[in-house]
Amino acid sequence: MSRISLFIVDDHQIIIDGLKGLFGPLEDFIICGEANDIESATNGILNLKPDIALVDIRMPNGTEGLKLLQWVVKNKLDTKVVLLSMHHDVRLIQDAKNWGAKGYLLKNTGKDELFHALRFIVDGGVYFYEAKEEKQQQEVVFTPKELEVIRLIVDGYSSSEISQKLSISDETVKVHRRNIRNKTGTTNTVELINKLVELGFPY
Amino acid sequence: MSRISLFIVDDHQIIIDGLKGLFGPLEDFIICGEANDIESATNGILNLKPDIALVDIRMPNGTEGLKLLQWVVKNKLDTKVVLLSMHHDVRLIQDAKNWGAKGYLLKNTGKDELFHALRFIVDGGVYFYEAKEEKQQQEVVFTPKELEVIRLIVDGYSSSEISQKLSISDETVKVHRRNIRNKTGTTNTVELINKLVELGFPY
DNA sequence: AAAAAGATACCCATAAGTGGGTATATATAA
DNA sequence: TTATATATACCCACTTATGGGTATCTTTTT
Repeated sequence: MSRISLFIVDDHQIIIDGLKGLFGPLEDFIICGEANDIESATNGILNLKPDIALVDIRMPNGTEGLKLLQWVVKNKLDTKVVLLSMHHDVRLIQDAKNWGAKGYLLKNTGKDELFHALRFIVDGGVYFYEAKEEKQQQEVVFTPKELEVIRLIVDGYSSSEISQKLSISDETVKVHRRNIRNKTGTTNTVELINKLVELGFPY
Repeated sequence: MSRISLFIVDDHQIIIDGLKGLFGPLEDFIICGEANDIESATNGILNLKPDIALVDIRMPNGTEGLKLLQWVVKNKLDTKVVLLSMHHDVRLIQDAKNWGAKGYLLKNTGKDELFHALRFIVDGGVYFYEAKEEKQQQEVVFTPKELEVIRLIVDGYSSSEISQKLSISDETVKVHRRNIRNKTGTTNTVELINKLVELGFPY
């Protein structure tokens, strides 16, 4: 099997150089190109057809890394996009997944984990960073009434509809919803649903 | 293996008698009890511990079948609840699933399908009626912009947040959302998300 | 060239959701 | 017995969503 070709996109040259140093000694990787901005990146990726594009998700004008990802997806290129970020941003990760990114890694990821992730992705896997603390501190416990409300929320019922089904005031339903949001650390219904899925909620 | 014990709950005695006639000739089923209302049903189920409770979902006071289901679930009984209904009601089916029902069958289901479903459920399966017409008439096609909006909706972004990300007016985002709802036949965001899942939307 | 589809952006009105507060009653746990 | 948790229901203010309309512009199709 030939070497895994990487294309690096980052507006900080220091990051690119650092990655070069990391991958240099490795036999099974080769950095085939680099770019500091979207335009250069699109050209480079079109011409070099790398196996993987390692893209900084945050560049000068907002989350341009996502735009590059979208460009790759829209043009149906074979290059797998792996995003690099400084922070663990749940929404950005979700965005990346939705757009078909193959990975999301923190810039302070250890080099061994980085190598492992990229090899895994080339083999057809996906590799998304998930904060481990969250998984542990998550022990959301709902009250029986909250569970009844949740089961109706996820079906798409409004608060007034729920209040009728449960024979309580819609104001009370709102209180339950507020408490449920607070317990789950979410701010709207869609986030709540995503959180419930994440929690493996059996609905 | 012993016979499968059934408990039938329906406010129409004619239905109960009809089911008795259906199951009478079968060797592997036995109707161990029946009830015309919730109170009798709870008593009967507690005492007889049937394998399956066949429950009419609509009884005089609204969807009492669901209440009986909830009672069974809350009391952690081993009896599997299968709901019978006259109509294909997506929301009721969803409710039933959320509450842990093992099946949802139409009253005009053929007897062979009914037997098959119950045996399947006793073996640990679930059996929910799904209108087949819908699956075929569903060929929802989204425009590229609508897809971008959808990908952000399912992450929990508001219209104004989406408008910023896409660099368009929030009024335009609202139009896209309206068109998306109309295309999918949904009336709010949660219903939309459920529909997208149903459509196997890759997000 | 004319029609259709897509994207844009505004108008209106109403419904629903969100975030905060207080308050009461009941049951359960310390 | 005194807290604590749960459920109930209201208050307020603000934001967001929903359902309908019209309109313009561009691109694609007929």
